Amino acid sequence: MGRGGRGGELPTIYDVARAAGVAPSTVSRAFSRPGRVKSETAEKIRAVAAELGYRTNPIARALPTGRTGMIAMVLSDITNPFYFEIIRGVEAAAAEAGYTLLLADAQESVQLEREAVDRLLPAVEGLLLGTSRMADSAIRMAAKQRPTVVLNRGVADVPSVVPDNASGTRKAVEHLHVLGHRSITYVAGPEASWADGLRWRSLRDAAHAFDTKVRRVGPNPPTLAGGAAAAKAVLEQQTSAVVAYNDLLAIGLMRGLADAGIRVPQHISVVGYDNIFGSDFCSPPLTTVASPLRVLGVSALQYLVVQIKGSRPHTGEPIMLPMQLVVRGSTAPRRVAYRSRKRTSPA
Amino acid sequence: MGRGGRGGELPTIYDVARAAGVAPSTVSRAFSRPGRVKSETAEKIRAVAAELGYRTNPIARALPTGRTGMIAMVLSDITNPFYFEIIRGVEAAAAEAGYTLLLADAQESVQLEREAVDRLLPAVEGLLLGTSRMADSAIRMAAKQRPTVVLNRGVADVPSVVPDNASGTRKAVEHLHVLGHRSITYVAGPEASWADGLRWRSLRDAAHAFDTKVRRVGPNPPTLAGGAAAAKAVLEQQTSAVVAYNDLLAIGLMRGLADAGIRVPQHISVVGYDNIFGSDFCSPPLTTVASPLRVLGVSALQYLVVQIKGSRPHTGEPIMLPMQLVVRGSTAPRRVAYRSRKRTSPA
DNA sequence: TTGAAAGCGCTAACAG
DNA sequence: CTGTTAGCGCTTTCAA
Repeated sequence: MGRGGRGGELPTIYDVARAAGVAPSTVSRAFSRPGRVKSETAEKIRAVAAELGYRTNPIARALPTGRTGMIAMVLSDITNPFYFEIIRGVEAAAAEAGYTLLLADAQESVQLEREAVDRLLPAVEGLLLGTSRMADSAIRMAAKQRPTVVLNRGVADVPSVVPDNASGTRKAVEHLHVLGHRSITYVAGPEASWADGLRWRSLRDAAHAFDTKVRRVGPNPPTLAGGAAAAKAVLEQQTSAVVAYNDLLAIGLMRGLADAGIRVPQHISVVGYDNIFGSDFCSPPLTTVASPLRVLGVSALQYLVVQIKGSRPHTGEPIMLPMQLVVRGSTAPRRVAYRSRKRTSPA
Repeated sequence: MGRGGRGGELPTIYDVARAAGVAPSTVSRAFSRPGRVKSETAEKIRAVAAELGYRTNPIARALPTGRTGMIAMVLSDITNPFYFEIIRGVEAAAAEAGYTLLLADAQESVQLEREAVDRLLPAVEGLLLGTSRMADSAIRMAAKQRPTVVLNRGVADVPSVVPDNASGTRKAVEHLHVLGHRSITYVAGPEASWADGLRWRSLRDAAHAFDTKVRRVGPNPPTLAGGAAAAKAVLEQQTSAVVAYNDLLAIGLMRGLADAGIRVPQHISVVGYDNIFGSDFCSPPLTTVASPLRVLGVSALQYLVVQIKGSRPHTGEPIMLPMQLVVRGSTAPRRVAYRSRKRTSPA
């Protein structure tokens, strides 16, 4: 029993009470929420507590109050660099708001995701779902138990935060159009992906507006390997411009193309999505429709905290965050046709 | 009071007890630790519980037992891609062992790190410190309260897991030696870094063994920008080979060199450490002394769990994990001198 | 094996 | 503002 831990027995509220010569509840009050009482007694108690090294036990506090001070983030696949920056944002915002972040990885398994959610739910005050693979109904179920925010996916009746793919995609198409490209191949992501569907539709719409042809290659796993493997199919399309479902796929594709002797951007222009870590130092640096990754994380968490604090979730439209086109070395004006030329560095 | 959550009131042990017509303690037993009782009653209880959607409340369980099922990982800087793969390993191993991971970021601040540790300690069964910036004494303090494992740093009397920098460095020096390099410039990391000191000493030792000169440039912040900024100092050294404190620094350095018109590896060979995400697709792909990142995470966590389960920490030597030299495009045989030549792609 | 009872550390009514 | 008194949901003796 008691507070485990070899040797380091942490003092309790009772120890402090005894040392300070007051009742336990008084000690409790000296550490309680609103503005922390500031009588002399309270001051003295805090002094005594500090001396004894007392720290209020979050577990014990959580039992009567339900306030665990913890928020769970469940990710479809923690492996995806897309999350790196998002996690940072969430963590920072959580710390800022006084919450501790619980992290769980579903490894792309709906089964594991459900288990993680079920297991974590009773321990947390809020739930953040990153690119969840669960059914909408399952997500709504969870949202009924605890305040929930979904990241990067829209779910009816559940608050969500997503990048504004439609307008981002439009910027990419416009950019390619200006460079002279009149046909675009979309290298699709995973079939089940909500974002993939959205990006594809946005691309079609935007292309239509710019009088550009679109074709689609895929689905592909959204990984470097998936991109490399897609190179062959892309080449069969004889396109001059490619938009890939995400940066990982785009970077992999560029490698695949390089291996096939095709040069980016001289022969084919490539655009990715998200602006993940590394997309600026891959070769060539990738032009990409940047997701505001950090902001995405921060916003999602803040939105969640607002709900925890009691606001009824405004479950109307998802919160949309603007995407920005970051132009780098992987896009260039269209050439009439592939042709072999003396190789020069892209400079 | 009670279990917060709009609508979704979770059933308690009492609800199950009533529904099953048994005493609460009996229900508790049906869900308790060792091999989960298997009488008929227990079976029936579990059935009833399942039907009611009962889940044992980890918080409530933790209070009397101290078993929270949580492990905290505090990182000096979650921003560093060095951790990406480590976090994955830790998360996976934690899930495997039935623990939930708590993540906190210290943002390189000793102050924040202490606070995070203090705050998390009472809520977790074990503590994982990633490249801690705290004083040894503070770490030992924490280790006295809860089982603790330190990652990537050695601390007397506290179990730790580190990559075997000495032998890894030797491999790098040997590689450069074989390529004809007889002098190496070390681009140092942050001054306070334990790993930096170790790598520098290892490099000196290895260089001595291979009859190679070493010089040192720095300290530098271990970032892309830091690397780019170090390019100038490196060029003043007129070296043919550089070993950088880590990959981030190395990649940044390569960009800085490229901007100065120096080509890697034709003019200067560059070696990094760690093999982080991106070091294979930067340009040129980086030769690096690879840390077994994932394994590092997995090992650290397993080691921690072993301690939690009761083994006395064998605080002798740190657990050393082998590093491997990954040879890629950033190292090449030494040329006699820089010279301007027709530019060709590295192939 | 089961039921009864006490208690983990803290909070939240109540009175005083 | 302070002390008193019940619990939060679960585990764990102790008898039966």
